[in-house]
Amino acid sequence: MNVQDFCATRLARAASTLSALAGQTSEVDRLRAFWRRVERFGPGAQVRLSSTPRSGRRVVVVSGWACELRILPDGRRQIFGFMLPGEVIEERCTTSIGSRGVIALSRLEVIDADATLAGEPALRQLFSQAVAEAALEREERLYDHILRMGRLSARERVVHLLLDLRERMDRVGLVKENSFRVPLTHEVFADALGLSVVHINRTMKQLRQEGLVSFKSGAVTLADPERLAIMCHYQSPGTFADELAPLRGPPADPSRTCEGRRAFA
Amino acid sequence: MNVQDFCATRLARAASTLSALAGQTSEVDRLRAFWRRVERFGPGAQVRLSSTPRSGRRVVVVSGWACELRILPDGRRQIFGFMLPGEVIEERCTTSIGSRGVIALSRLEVIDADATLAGEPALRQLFSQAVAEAALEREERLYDHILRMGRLSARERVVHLLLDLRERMDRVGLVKENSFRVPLTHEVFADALGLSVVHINRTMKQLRQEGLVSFKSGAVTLADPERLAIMCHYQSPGTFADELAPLRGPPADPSRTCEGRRAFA
DNA sequence: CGAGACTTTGACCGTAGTCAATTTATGTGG
DNA sequence: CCACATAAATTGACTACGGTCAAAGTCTCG
Repeated sequence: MNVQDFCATRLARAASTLSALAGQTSEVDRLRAFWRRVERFGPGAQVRLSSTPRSGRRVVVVSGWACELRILPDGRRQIFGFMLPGEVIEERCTTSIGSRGVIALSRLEVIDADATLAGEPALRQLFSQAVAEAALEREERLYDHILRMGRLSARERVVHLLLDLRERMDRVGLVKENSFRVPLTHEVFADALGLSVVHINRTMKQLRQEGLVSFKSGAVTLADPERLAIMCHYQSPGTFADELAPLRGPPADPSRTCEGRRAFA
Repeated sequence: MNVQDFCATRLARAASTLSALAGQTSEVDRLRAFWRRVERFGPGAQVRLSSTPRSGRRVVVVSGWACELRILPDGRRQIFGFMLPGEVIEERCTTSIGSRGVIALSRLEVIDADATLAGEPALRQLFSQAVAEAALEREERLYDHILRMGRLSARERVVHLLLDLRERMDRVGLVKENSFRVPLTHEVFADALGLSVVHINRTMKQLRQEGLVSFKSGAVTLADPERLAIMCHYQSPGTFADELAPLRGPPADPSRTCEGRRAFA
């Protein structure tokens, strides 16, 4: 597959991911004409989207991963989230309050879909709508991330994140036989999950030994996603919970760490 | 001050907080006419905004605090953020994916500003714009919260959160002589910061003994906010960082916990 | 083939969690 | 205004998850 096809395919995937375009392949096919305007970043490069501040550019990841992070003055680093192929990087993430930034984690290719679709108002509108949905998803992921760091153990955090990544890779067809590429070093995992590199290592070793997860040369295989999901309380974004059932009346088993169940009022 | 004035004042505060309405007091004064339609919730009550799903209601907190949280099936609980007087509760927060919910932490009064302003298109638009800004702020706070939980120690987390709350209370004139009411139990702090009740207690005791923070009957006093801010790397939302300076070239002292400084690419 | 980046491991430490009991508010009915 | 019931704050003793340090082993890629 040549670069052109590749990008077109990915933009198509992006589109079908972002909005519910799945059916409208005819539309999507037309994107193939617009594969130009790819921007590339090397691993570790900061992704800057605008020359002029507040231009509000947003861009679709065509290949590679990026992350959004912040670095404290003393060097501690926190990664807030990842941008995978088919997902959107908005300028807001790049330039916002509090010195956050977006950094490429691998070779990264992005397309300025707004510019690319300039002559195509219909597609462009579709895209805008897709971006809006993507923004909601991104926010949803921030909540998940808070939950991970606040209430999950190291094991659970790792598994929870891997399930999240798997799901997102799956959407764009990048999961094959339960296996997908993860261009993240242990250090990146550590900075994302609020753990130390060493402990990430130990945790993954354990998961590996238990046969729950296997890592070979940048690819991760999750043997039994369902079981893993239960084990770390992962809620697939597809799974809508039955309307807050567990909120008032304490529901279930007071087992795990950090003081099981309590009243509230 | 009677209830009517009180609500009007708060809505005014809300408005001036939410958008940059500060100057337009004439506009704001007109809100006094619309103090009705207050909804009340008792401590611990779940705040539901809609009878019909997807109605997209949003509501301004007039007095009291609420929080947004999620409860895991095993009883672990994570609080994602707080809603203070003058801030907005959107339905999205209430009803969204993944069984999140909003719960009142004290006696809570909210006003449906949309409905209240029904006959006032100008104000209503102002309000919508205010809500949009509020949403951005809320998202920004999610990032801060992730940072707290991922990279700050217990001490730092507590201080960081207190500074955040102080700032928000200050905006609506509820800070007097560095002191403000905080209707949160240690348990709530624990669930928000990903710590145990016991450790929250110990941490606060320590801060108290060091004279950094004092607690008396629900009111918190922060002796020296500036110093505290430095100590926990708190960035006031007012403080815009100079464009990501620290991102690539490692900036400063490799001191604190969790593996000081590293390269990245 | 060598340099630098990543991963892995062992030894040891410390922050934060757990359990359980006690003290101190808070609040309610009498 | 007091007694009691309940929720919240504290404290101590002990545990353990996860961090730190340092060294060795692997991988990659020029």
